[in-house]
Amino acid sequence: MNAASPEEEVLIPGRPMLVDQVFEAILSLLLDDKISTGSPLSIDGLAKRFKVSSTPVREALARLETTGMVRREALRGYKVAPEPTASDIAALLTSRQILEPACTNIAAGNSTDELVADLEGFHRDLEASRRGGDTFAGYRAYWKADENFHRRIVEATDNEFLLRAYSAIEGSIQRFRLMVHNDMSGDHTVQEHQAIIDAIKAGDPATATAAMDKHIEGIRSRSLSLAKFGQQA
Amino acid sequence: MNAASPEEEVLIPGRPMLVDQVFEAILSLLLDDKISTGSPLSIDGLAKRFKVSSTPVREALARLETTGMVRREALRGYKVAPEPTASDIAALLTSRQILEPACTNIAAGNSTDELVADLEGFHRDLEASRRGGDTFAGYRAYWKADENFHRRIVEATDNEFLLRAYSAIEGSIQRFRLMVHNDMSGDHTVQEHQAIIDAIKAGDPATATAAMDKHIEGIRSRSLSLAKFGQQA
DNA sequence: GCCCGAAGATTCGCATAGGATTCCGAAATG
DNA sequence: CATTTCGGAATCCTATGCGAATCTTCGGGC
Repeated sequence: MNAASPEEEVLIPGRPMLVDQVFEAILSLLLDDKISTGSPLSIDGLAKRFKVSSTPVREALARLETTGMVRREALRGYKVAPEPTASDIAALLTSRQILEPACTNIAAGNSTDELVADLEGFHRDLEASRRGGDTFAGYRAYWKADENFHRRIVEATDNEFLLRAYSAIEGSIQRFRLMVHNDMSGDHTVQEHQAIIDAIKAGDPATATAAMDKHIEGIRSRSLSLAKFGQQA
Repeated sequence: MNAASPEEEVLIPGRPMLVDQVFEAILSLLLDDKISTGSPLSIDGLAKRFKVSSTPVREALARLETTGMVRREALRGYKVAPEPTASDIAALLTSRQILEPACTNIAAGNSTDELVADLEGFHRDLEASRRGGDTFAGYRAYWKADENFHRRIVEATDNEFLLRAYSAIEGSIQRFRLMVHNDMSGDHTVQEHQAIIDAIKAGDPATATAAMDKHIEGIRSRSLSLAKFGQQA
């Protein structure tokens, strides 16, 4: 039946271990804003909610802790990270402005047809979700497209460490998307993403870098103009 | 006795939970190179070694996984991350060259007496360990001083996200220090660190940034000149 | 009326136990 | 002799149980 070489028979590289499923499940709860900021994440409560024991829940939370999305207090349990302040937003955008333009620079140098195709695909998703109306599903698709776009550029650097550094703050980026609740009506994002794609497509690192820098600067000004956050601590 | 406000009475923020101790213990094993690259990290084995059960070991390994120092394969256990290739070294230095000069720029803008004092302290540690001879303890002190120096600068940005991004690659930086095994005889590091301190002390971000950039470029050239690694995969 | 203190309930932290899966080596077959 | 198959050992993954710390509630004292 299955001929071929023996090493190709192993086709289940990572079966869905319970701990991985729990990790994804809790991640979805956080990213979809199902749990309000600061509220406690009871280990036993999550275990009962997912119909598993506490062991995989503990392990999943230990991983999530390093993403900054949950915090652990010894003997007191885990909590969802608190509401970000205005200075948190500013700090996050500063870190993005250091990382992402530099990654875009490298990615534009590594530009391939596949990269451009992927980015254009995410860009179409973004536009489509914008027209999808104001449903929650629409918002989710919008965030997901934006997240995919930015992550794909970092992946295109083909640099494990840049990806690791970006991943370390990606969860916070996503959480802040929820707060800022960028009204999708203004299509700044679409225009700015398009400029980035054009420069990458042209294999022009300098222009691509500038475009990403301008994009994040745009996010900063739009976020702070909303100023719906408590002032910095 | 202890008057003051009631909320100041909580003075034991994080007691040494077993999982934290195990985490530190495994981290020490890895950073001191007690375990060779690629070798398996048995959960039960570590549990017996530290005289604890598997539960805290699992949790500690889950945290370590996000640092890139250990890797997990479902149902097959954890392994020490494999030997880095020359291209890995290059990629790591690229990521450092993106992050650290930018952090130095911010840190120089935030320059305080305390920061300068800390950096000078670590600098003295570095010089002292250099004179300590070629013992393993001497190497360890050297690495530790170097690590403290670089981390302190990132902390001085007062930006949680930059610190998080840097922490995500810090383990790899430390592991690569072990491989490169920088002969401490050449005092390039001492000179370059001194230049960084001087610029920060003067509150001169531009010069500080350039000094850090030059430092990492120096690490790159010295590392690659050794070329004791297998060529890139 | 307000603050303090103690008993019960809740939750965390860790140890232990029992499937389930993988790995390793020996025997059997072509 | 090479390849496959099979059985035991080792390991991982998950569930459960128990002691310890924390939080909550309720009653007493100033």
